Amino acid sequence: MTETSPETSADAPEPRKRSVRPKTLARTRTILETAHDVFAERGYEGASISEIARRVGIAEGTIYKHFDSKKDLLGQVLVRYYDGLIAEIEANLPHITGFHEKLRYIFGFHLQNLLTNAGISKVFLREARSHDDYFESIILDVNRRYTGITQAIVQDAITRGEVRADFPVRLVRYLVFGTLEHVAWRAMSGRGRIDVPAIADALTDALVRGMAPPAAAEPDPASGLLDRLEAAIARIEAQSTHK
Amino acid sequence: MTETSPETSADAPEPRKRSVRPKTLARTRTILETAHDVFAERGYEGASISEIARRVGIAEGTIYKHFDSKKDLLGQVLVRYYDGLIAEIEANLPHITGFHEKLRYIFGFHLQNLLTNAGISKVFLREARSHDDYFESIILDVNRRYTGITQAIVQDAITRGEVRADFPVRLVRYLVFGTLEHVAWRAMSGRGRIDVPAIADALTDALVRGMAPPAAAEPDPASGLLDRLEAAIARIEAQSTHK
Amino acid sequence: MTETSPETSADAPEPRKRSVRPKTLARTRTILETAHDVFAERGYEGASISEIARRVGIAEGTIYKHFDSKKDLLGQVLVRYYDGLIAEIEANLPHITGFHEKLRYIFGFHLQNLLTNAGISKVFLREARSHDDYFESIILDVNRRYTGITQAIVQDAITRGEVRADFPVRLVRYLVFGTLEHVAWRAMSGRGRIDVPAIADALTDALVRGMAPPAAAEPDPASGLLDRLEAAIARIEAQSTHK
Amino acid sequence: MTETSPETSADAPEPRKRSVRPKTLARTRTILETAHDVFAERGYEGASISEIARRVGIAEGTIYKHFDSKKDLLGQVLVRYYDGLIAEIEANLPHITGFHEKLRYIFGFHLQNLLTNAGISKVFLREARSHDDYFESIILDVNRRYTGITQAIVQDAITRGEVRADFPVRLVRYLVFGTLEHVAWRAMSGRGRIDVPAIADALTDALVRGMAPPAAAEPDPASGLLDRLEAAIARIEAQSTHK
DNA sequence: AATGAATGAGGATTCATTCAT
DNA sequence: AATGAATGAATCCTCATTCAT
Repeated sequence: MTETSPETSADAPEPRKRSVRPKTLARTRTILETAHDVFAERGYEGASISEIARRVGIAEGTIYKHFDSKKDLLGQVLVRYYDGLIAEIEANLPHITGFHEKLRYIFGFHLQNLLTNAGISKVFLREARSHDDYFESIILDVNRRYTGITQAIVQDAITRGEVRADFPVRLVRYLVFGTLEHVAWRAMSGRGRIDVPAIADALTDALVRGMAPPAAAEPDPASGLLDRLEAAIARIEAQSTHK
Repeated sequence: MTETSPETSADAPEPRKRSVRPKTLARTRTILETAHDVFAERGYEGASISEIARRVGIAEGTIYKHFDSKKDLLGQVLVRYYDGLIAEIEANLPHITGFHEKLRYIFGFHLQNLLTNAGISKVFLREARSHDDYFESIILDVNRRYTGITQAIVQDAITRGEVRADFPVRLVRYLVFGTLEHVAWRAMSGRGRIDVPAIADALTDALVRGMAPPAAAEPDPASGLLDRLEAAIARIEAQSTHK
Repeated sequence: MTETSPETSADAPEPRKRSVRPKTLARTRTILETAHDVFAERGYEGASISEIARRVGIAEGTIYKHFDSKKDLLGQVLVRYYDGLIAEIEANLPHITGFHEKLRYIFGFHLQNLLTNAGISKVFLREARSHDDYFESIILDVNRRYTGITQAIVQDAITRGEVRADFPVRLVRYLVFGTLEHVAWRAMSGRGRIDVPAIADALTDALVRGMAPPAAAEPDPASGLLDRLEAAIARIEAQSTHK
Repeated sequence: MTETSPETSADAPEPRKRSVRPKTLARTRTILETAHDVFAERGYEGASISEIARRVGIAEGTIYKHFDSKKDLLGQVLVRYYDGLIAEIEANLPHITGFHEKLRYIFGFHLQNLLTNAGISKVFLREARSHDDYFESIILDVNRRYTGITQAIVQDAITRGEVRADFPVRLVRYLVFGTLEHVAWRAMSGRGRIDVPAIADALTDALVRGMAPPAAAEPDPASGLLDRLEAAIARIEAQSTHK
């Protein structure tokens, strides 16, 4: 695979046909992996079943023994990809303690994936705006599960008093993922670079403080917050300069 | 037209030939309007020249007397649509007084358009990610003009001391339109409803506070969240550009 | 015109329509001249009526007031062009005395035209092999008239005893024009150069001697002929080297 | 097939895919034969894939499983046709003894093919002047192989002393095939008849004499015409190449 | 005579999908 | 389960030609 797909073997690709024999399963997975690469390289329209079949080394018709259609294939590639991401997050999150650290991990992980797996991410982002109900619903669903983790973290922080109770949890999704998508877009097309840890740090920092309950506020909220932000930026600038 | 396209008749569609005879002009406009609808219904790829011609009641070839290509046609549909939006905004804005109110109007107007004209907006959003040079440049241009109004409002507020002088005006694009896009996304596909006035209010509030000069900052630590985020992104962005 | 078309104004373009008013005639000629250029630049298929009309500065429909069709237009361009060539030859030939000199003039003139007017000549050569009866017959006719002059010169030389009586006159056409066409082809496409006077000299020399009656042969036919040929080649080489 | 295509079944049409199953092969050949006919009847531009498919009785898309494009299809038709001609020549030539007789056979064979297979020959001749890189290279290649046989015959005659050693072998192409093309031209379009044996005899005679060693030259001054022409052209050509 | 808007047939090519073997 | 040959619909664009004004 051209892109680094984290933890791709962790999840079980749902078998489409009655016979769930290991051999069939392996073939299904191979197709899925190859399709992932081709979709990432060429986009949905640009990818062709024949190329996927050729790369796997099977006949075109065989793909239709494993998947219903090209759309189904992309759908499963996407589900599988995000299942992998979610699985990795869920495997790592328990070992991370603290609200701030958890959020920091999510941001860094998401932004890094957007860049490392720019190809499939672009397909995801583009097809999300398609006029096709199937794609829209599947992507909406995947997205909900993916961003749901973040919302859960925030929700949990609220119950523990680390975030003020009236914070509109759903906004996290719009603010963070929407902004990240826009910020990352240029870099995803190979134009410009992004310092992932620096941005993740800065965003986490700002967001955590922004969500903090009033009681936890420091005496001079403006100055302290600004200090930390400045420190974060200073770090970013230092890193950027060295590259 | 299936979608409510605000103020579509106000602007003059650029004539293709030197002869700007009224009859030709009318035909050009009819094609533009019909193409708008078809693109909105089916998306760019899904729309076919033959369907547009059929709906107008002319031959396919005739369309090519008025437009250079399918891409040119969508380009002009988009330009014309956003010209209409801009014209409407510019007609109403003078009658609205106050920085807060002007911003509130923009947000409400944009979000409402995203929902009311979801079809053509999705085409716009999708093709903005198409990596076609032509679309990219035309969309960039339209986008710049459209978001320019908001930037001008902010700029004006800066000169009047209502917004702190160091606010990075260019960020308006990422913050406002990026966030609104995400907020509207689900509803644009007919899934779920959105309380436009409420969201517009909330966003305006947050942004106005975030942009307010330090002196006017409230003790609430959450208030500075947005502008700090912006500042962080602004610095990051500046670095990316220099590379 | 991009190509130098010798004596283009000498002939009368046959009027297609009833009214033969001077103004119409002038317009017809302008169209013919412009069409000549466009065909020469783009070939028959590549030329479009609209471009011709645009260059003339008239409407497309107007061309059809003067010509029946695109084929008719090319046909008349070709006829007119070769009429011009023939007229020029016939105007100059009387002033040239001697069989050898006349032939030399023809060769030089033809080869020069092939190169100077490579564009229209290529159209002529290519369309001569078309699957279209109209073009084939018109080109055949033009060709016959054009090469007929050469045959007449040879025929005349026969009656005056300068060429042996049993020389197959028709061969002149195949040998000379066929060979010239092949030799010139590469240069006509801008690949390689040709020393027109040198080739014309050599060909004339060789042909005249080859056609001479046995009685006129020199004592040692091989040596004398070879001498002259060598001399011709020497001249060619001298010229080529200097360029 | 409408035209007599000599020995068309002798060669193996290059398979497009690695699997060279007999059935596929047969289908490929059928398409090739049908395409040959259609191209011969209508020319390259005039032929349509849909007509070829219809005549074969298959879908248009199927043709693209066997050939890359229309150009590829004509290319292979041409290669296959000339492969057939070459195979037939090479099968018969060994049974013919004597330089004069071999040459006579080539001339008669080529001229006869030009007339019998006028359709495909015209396509060949026309596309050779099309300035399409693909056609130019494939035709150049086919031409080289085809004319190579004649050159080999001459070369062999040189080693046996039947042709003078300094005869520029490459000229065979211009002299023989160029002249034959012109000779056959009118008859190829169904206008006029040609006495193939007579012309073949005359040309063979002239060429054999022209190429004969000096010692064997007759006193007739006309006899040396051809080889002197050739010599002149050869020198000129050599100069052109050096530039 | 001139216009020029409109025509509409025409064609190469792609590719997801099917089905007989 | 696998094959892979065959399908055939679907589409953008060009341009010579017409005809109402």
